[in-house]
Amino acid sequence: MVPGKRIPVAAGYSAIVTADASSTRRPVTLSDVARLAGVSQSTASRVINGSAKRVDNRSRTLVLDAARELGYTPNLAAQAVARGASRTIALITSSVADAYFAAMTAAIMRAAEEVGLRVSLAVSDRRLDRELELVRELRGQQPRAIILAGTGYLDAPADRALETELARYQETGGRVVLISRSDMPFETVDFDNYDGAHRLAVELAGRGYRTPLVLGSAAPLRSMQERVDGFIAGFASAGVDIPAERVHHPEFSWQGAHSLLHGFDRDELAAADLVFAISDDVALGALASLRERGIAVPQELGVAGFDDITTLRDVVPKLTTVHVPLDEVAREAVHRATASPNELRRNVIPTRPMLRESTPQR
Amino acid sequence: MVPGKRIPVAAGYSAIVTADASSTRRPVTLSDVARLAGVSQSTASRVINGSAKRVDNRSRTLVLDAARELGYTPNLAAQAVARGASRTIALITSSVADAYFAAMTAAIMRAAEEVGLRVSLAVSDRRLDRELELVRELRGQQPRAIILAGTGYLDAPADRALETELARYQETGGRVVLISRSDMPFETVDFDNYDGAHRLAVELAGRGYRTPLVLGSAAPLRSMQERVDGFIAGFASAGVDIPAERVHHPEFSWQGAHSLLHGFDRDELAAADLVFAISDDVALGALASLRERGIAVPQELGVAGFDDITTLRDVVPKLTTVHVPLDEVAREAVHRATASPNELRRNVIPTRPMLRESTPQR
DNA sequence: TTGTAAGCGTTATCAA
DNA sequence: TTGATAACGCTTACAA
Repeated sequence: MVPGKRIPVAAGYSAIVTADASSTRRPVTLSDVARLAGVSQSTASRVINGSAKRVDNRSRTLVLDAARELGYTPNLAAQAVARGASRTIALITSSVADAYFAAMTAAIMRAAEEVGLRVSLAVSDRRLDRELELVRELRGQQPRAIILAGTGYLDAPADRALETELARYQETGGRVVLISRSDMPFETVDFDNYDGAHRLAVELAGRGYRTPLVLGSAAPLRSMQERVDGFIAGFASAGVDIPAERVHHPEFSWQGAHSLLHGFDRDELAAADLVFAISDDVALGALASLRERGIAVPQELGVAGFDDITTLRDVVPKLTTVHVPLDEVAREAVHRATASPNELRRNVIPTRPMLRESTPQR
Repeated sequence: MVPGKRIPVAAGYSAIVTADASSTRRPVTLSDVARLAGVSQSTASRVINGSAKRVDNRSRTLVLDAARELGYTPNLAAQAVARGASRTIALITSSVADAYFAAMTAAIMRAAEEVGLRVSLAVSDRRLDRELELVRELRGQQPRAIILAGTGYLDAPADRALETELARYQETGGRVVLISRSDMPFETVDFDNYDGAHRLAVELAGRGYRTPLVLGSAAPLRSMQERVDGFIAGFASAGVDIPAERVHHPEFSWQGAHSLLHGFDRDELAAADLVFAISDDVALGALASLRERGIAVPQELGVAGFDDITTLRDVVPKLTTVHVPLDEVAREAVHRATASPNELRRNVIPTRPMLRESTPQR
């Protein structure tokens, strides 16, 4: 006899063969509760998970007591099967170790909790194939919605497959919400990458900066390209042209910026008066490199980033950046994920430049 | 007729009344696949999710093709119900915004992915009642295991309830794994808080420090108390006594340390030559405060933390700390969560002091 | 190797 | 207000 194997038993119930008498009890089910309470399973169901309160007070107490006594927890999977829907939203994010995405994840979990939804989290590690895999997998959990908080690529071969998969999911009643990526035709919560970078650039030009070095991303991420474009346009609007050779595209990470700057010779750096990076993480990599090379920030070179991650509170000098209101973004995303289709709007959440010590008046 | 309402239809199948012809299709089910492939549902099941490969190649291709054509995804909830178990492990963590816990979460997700398990994440925000609530809720997902990576309290009233709930879960075949908290009688993955702090203290004493200020935690967290104890014992073993009045217990956070240090008068600080905090986060809060008050680190005062979070790469001066090998911890935790009960061991994962710029030779 | 049929723990319909 | 009973989508004996 295999332990754990179910064997039929007299009354239509079943029992479990345990390897060790005390070790594996069968989980308490709703019918156990009903039996103990002396009511039908339907009544028990109504009391415990039912929306309608069309149930007698006497039975209600009976059931509740029984449930408490047995330590009953509803089997969510069974509920999902029976109801044909779960109270879960699936979140696909690029990373959790990274400060920006960790904050985003936290914000979304908070927002979801507020409306009584669970979040099932999956991390794509910025790999497109993995993203597709995850959507397939998550679809199996029948979530109410799938939120993609990754970074959308400008053009990517795998995206067609991803799009089809998401479209299919949507056809069966699911909702798809994209955060900061409009590479696919779904609900999108966007914040103004372009405008934030633009305004930052205008402010910096106003502070006297004239020869910025721009650090973009080797990976063709749409939102990141917008930041680069906005920044360049901002300087242009102040009459300062940023030549293409001063725009670089290191690998999109702390490391990427760090190595890139290590490769520059002093003259190259001396010719610049500012480093603008498309994210704080990248900016910090650049800053570290400058520090290691003995280049004084902000005296010799200003540095600015984008995102306004919490980590900045521990960095000297205080980094100039563009603030992204993640809580607002998250709340909006969760709202879109749950709102009825007709009350949808397409607003862009504003960001705002935060001028700090790392870019003093020149 | 209510849209989405199921109505019985001729052949024993059912159809959906859609609000708008194209909008809501019924999700593709295994029986759809079977029908298209012209085989029975059991054969389809065997092909797609079956362990045994006792199925003809012809049927196999038929089923696979049908599945692809329809874009079938197995309904995980239904699978879980039918199998009586899911391929999920539930992780309850204190936070995700925090660098330490974000890294821990990332590590656990990675480790789980390696063994083909999904992670269902829940955040307790360090609230004990919330922890209990989450265990109840997660239990409903019938996860293979529940991992608690929070910070265990030394003595807490709610813990009895939590313990009962977890015990119940375990009785029904689940596994409970605690990380860095031995406040309850379950599998525990521990790292040597005491020893790491002890060794750090010995090293620092060797570097000439004599009058350390210790920042513990107002919340009575076991692992944190171990760090304090280890540190004090380490200094004691080097012949240096740390009087109780130099051991403080601010709120366990960056903010807590920051405010505490702001409250000290200069003499109090001048009397010390080192600040040891039980976590890097706390240490950074202290560091920020010192910086704001114009006290030079490490010239006037050394600073040391614990955890070795990634953020430290961006902090000047490089912070002395104790390295916690999270990947190892995570892998061990996931292993315990999945291993068969008899191959369990109870080892403590070593940590090691990292002496850096913030605590130079005195 | 395949299909039939009986489960899994719920919810929802319908008649009482 | 209640209880049978039929779903929900899937797995798994057991028999063919």
